[in-house]
Amino acid sequence: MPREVRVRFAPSPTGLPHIGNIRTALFNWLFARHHGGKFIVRVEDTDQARLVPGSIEAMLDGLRWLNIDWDEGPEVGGPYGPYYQSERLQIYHDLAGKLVTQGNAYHCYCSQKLPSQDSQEQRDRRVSASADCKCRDLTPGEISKLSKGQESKVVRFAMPKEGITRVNDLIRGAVEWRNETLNDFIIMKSDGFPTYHLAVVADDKLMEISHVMRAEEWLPSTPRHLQLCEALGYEPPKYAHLPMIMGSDRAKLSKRHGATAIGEYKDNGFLPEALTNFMVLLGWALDDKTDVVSTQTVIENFTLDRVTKSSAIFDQEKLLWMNGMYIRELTAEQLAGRMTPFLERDLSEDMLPVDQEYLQQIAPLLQERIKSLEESANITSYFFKADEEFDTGTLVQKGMDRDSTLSALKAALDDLSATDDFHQEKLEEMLNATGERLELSRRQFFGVLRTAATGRSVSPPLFEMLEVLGKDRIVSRIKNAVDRFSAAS
RNA sequence: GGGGCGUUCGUCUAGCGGCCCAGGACACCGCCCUCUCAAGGCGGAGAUCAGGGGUUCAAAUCCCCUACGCCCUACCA
Repeated sequence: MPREVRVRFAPSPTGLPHIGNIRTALFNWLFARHHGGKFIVRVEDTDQARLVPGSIEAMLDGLRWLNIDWDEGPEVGGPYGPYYQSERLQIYHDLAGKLVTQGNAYHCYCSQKLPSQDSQEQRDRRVSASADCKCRDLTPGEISKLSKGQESKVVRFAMPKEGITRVNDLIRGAVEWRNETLNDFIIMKSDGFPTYHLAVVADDKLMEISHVMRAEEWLPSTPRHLQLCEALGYEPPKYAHLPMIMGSDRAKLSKRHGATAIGEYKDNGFLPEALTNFMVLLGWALDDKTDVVSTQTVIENFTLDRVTKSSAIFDQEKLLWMNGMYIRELTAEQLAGRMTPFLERDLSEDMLPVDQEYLQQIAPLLQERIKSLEESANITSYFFKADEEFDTGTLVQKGMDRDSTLSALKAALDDLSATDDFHQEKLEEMLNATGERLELSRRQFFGVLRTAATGRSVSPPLFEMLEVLGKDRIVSRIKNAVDRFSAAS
């Protein structure tokens, strides 16, 4: 009988949640939901030096924003807790002791060498610092001399010197390493904390994790984990190494490639459902033609045999396109709601607060014209306040002169002042006739009005817009345009 | 230096021996629609399937070699 699927996302609180980490979380979550299993969040805070306060909260916020819920972990607890490794130190300590007793690990008395302290030669040759360690073969006499009665807290795992370690990766297939190429890595640090390797193996076992799905960069450390399992008598979990996400230059995605933190995408006006859909496509595909796909459909079809092996470049352009697709699927009410925080953030004081009913009328006019919520304020500002500064010279359309422009404005002003029916069909009917009478093309006449009403040469279709703006705003804006244009010489 | 993984249009990908002188999507170009801008529709350009050897009647698909890229090689994860 197959075990229950239990997968985990194991972030370390060392900085802002990176898009690559989030994608890993997403794939784990999709896998769990597909199999009706459990998705667990476990905090790997074993590096006290690099701990960044607030990063776990940011990570959890990111998951919540994307609607990725976890069954066990921070805030929700669970039967396998605690879910912070810093609260599980005794477990690792005991395990390390057991390994030493069994002869699978040994205390190390070498002085600590940071990468930056490596000699030039070492950096050039890229020789592992651990290769120099001779503590494995220390005699009891040498140990007591080195330890000065104080046993070192640093413990290294004693890698078998011969043999092969194999893994059958669910995405990559069979992979194997000659044990002689593997070094004696550290499992307990001098501060009493375990390294990732020990903690991850211990907790994956204790939390009964069935599948370890993580980024490909972890593949090289898999034989260490397998050997650790072997020494501890654990049956290892299944492994699946996901392709990595790269920047446009094919290097590991980093800050200089643009936004990498999940929070930035939220602030930049992306819809969580669009980001999710986009991330899913980075390494997974439903078929040969589907791009826009609901999370529900992905869950139903999410299998590892459809996960790509090669790394993917994060294409901001396609993400933007997808965001536009999702924006267009929103109802007017939903879009208005999503835009509101951005308007409150970016609109000037005097345009706030935003009237929701009015905004819901505006929203449909912009829906297919924005690709990101970030554009909200810029594209709607004239609905809230007239631009009285625009260059009146732009009122004059191609093939027109000052006089024809001025008379066009006056004619429209007469028409619009005289009617109270601002339904777009009526307005179009009326102004069409007036335009013809003035012998202006629709492009010319409507262009003048567009500019007078918005101060811009680009806007949603004129009549839909005029209906939403309403008589008061329109009449006053055209009057203003006439005045300013007349005054200008 | 060592170890490992990867390689299909610029990018994301479909493809798991014949349906492929390779399909879809983004971006790009053109046309249509049209009051501007979009959206949408239609069409185009774009991949000697990294290169070379095999296996096979038949290979993008299987095997081997090479090249290139990436990852790991910390008392970081």
